[in-house]
Amino acid sequence: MKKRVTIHDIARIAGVSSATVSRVLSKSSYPVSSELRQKIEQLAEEYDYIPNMVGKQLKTHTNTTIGVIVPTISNPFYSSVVLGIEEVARRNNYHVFLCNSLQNPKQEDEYLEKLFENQVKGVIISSISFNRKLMARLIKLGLKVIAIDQPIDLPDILQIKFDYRKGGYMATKYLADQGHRRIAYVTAPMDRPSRQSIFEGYRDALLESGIAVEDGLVKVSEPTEGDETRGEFENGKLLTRQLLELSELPTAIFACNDMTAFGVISELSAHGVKIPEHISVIGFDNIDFSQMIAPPLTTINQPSYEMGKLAYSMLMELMKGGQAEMDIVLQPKLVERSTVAAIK
Amino acid sequence: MKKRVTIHDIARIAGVSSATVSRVLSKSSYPVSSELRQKIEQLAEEYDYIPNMVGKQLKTHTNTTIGVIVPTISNPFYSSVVLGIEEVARRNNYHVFLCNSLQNPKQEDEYLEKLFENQVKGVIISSISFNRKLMARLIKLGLKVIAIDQPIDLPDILQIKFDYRKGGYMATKYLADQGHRRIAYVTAPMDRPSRQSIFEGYRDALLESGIAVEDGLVKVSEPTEGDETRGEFENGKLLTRQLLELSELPTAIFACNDMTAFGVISELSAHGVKIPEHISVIGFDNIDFSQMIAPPLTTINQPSYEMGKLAYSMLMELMKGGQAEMDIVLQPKLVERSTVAAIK
DNA sequence: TTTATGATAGTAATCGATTGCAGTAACAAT
DNA sequence: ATTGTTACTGCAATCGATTACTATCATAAA
Repeated sequence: MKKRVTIHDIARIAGVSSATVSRVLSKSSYPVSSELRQKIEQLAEEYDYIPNMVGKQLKTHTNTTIGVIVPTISNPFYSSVVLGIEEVARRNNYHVFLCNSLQNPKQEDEYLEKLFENQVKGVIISSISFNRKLMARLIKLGLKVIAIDQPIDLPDILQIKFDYRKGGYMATKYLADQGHRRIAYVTAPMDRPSRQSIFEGYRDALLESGIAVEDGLVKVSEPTEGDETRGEFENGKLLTRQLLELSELPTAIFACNDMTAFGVISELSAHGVKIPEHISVIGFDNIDFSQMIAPPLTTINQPSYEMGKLAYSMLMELMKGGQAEMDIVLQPKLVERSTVAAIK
Repeated sequence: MKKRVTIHDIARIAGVSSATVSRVLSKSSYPVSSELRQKIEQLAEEYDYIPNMVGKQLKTHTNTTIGVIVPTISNPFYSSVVLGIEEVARRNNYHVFLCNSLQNPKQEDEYLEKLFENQVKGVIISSISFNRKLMARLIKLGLKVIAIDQPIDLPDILQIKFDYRKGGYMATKYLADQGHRRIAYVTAPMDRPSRQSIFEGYRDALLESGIAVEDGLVKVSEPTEGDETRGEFENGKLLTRQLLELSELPTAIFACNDMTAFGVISELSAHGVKIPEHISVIGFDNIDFSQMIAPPLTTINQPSYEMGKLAYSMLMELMKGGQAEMDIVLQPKLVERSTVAAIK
């Protein structure tokens, strides 16, 4: 582990002051004779000089890193969001510090604090159960925060929301319009606001279509530990099994997200139920995989990649001190594919 | 943007020197009277003191960050690797700096250099086409590197390999043992060593089973731009379409990875071909999704999560100056599910 | 009583880079 | 000849923390 070459080493070798070297190598507009400039550049090259950003950061209080905290990138929805953020960040010479909270509130706090200690000035977070006190404290200390997907009701946090309720409404209404009357709703635990909203949309649509909400058709899973993505799939299977025990089967199943819908489809197939001939299925999220299964899943689109890009832009705006005082609500869109059939 | 509280502020308020504050707050074993200790801790709490790691890092030349460069986390294989790395890193109070190279060599170089500038001491990388010169230079300067998945033939780089050839062999042999004689191989461009190896395994198995390698049954796609994950799915579809035009159809299709296999299945289904009754399909990777589709995919397991955990451990070993002079080769395993049927 | 010892606390240098301020030399303007 | 201006270049402080070294004082050992 040899000592790295510093600006002082180059200065010494070139017989100039480190100030001059800094001026050349940091490409400042400060005038330096082209003679010295060339000499220094050559020496830097020759001696494999690579600047130490830590020194620079300490002095200038600037950095080009933002933090991103999501439940888990094993969920394609979030990995798509992260990719969107990174794409724009890269173009602006920014870096992403990625953190998977794994639905663990303590983990979330730890990451948040670590990021702050490392002088990160801005964070994009999809927070399940945030720590009000910590968050408020960091914000008071100057941290800029964009909340995506899951709302955080604290001042000075910008939100990128998604109209889950309308999404739930659209999916359900679509099924009703296709003639379905017995529409089941299969969902992960409703501890998150987003899931609560989807359910409300479901209810709205049923009511509007003159269909009573039947408790037996609404299946809610227990909270699970560990890998959320895998858990949702399993939950879809489990709840579908319960549904299949009903004396009168539903003709359509609405799942709270695509992953759960995959579970539903998997279980139905295993029981020989044809989709969509016997039972229709609709999902939520429109992750990439939803078009890769057979038959391709009809679902509600949530623009994850765009959400990521937007979040980055808003964060930059905030960090530049801009008055980005507006929350944004993204709109759902129905993506018709092949898992929903009309009822004659 | 108020100025943050520093160790000196606390020292001034407490009427002690910053040295003492540092000793208390960094929990060093240096003795400080419990009286002062308590006072300082209380003050730190009261004034919301949060240490500045940049200062610490500059002085101590230590940090707790490692870099991870993968093609893209939208590929579940890599997101699983990353999750594995992060899991162990977290337990050791380390952080992950994530970079998606998006199969772009220039991007890869930029990230590598940025990481080094930020004083990252260790990197785990799955490199498509690495820059020999840059990599060698950084290693000479003390960077520790673990290559996963894709080999890098440079000294001082530790490798975690996977026996792709054996995997390709196992998949093909399995099909042959089930009575298949017309076994197609569908693959992304063979520019990566890994893919080349799988093909060799395919060939080995055919030869061993007394089956001639038929050019018409080996379909190789063109290199694609952009989102690799999505591209592989589309390639699977495209190549399958070509296969279906053959006068004599294959009875089994072996895809170079699960994503491609999904494309194969999707296209077959669209043409009304039943899986596995008409045509058997086998994948490669065993990503989580492979068990979530209907019917669940028979495939070759590549232990991505473990690979991540292992990579982290080896990197730490290297960084501690340990003599982890051994490359590791992970072994494939056949995962039997429902997309392969025996031929009578 | 004197000296050795240990517990505490402070001084000041240091990490690598930036930058305000000052100094110098050359040349132009008066 | 004097002053002003421009173009460089260097000095030294600074960012926030750590730490080797020194200083002080109380207590124990001789």
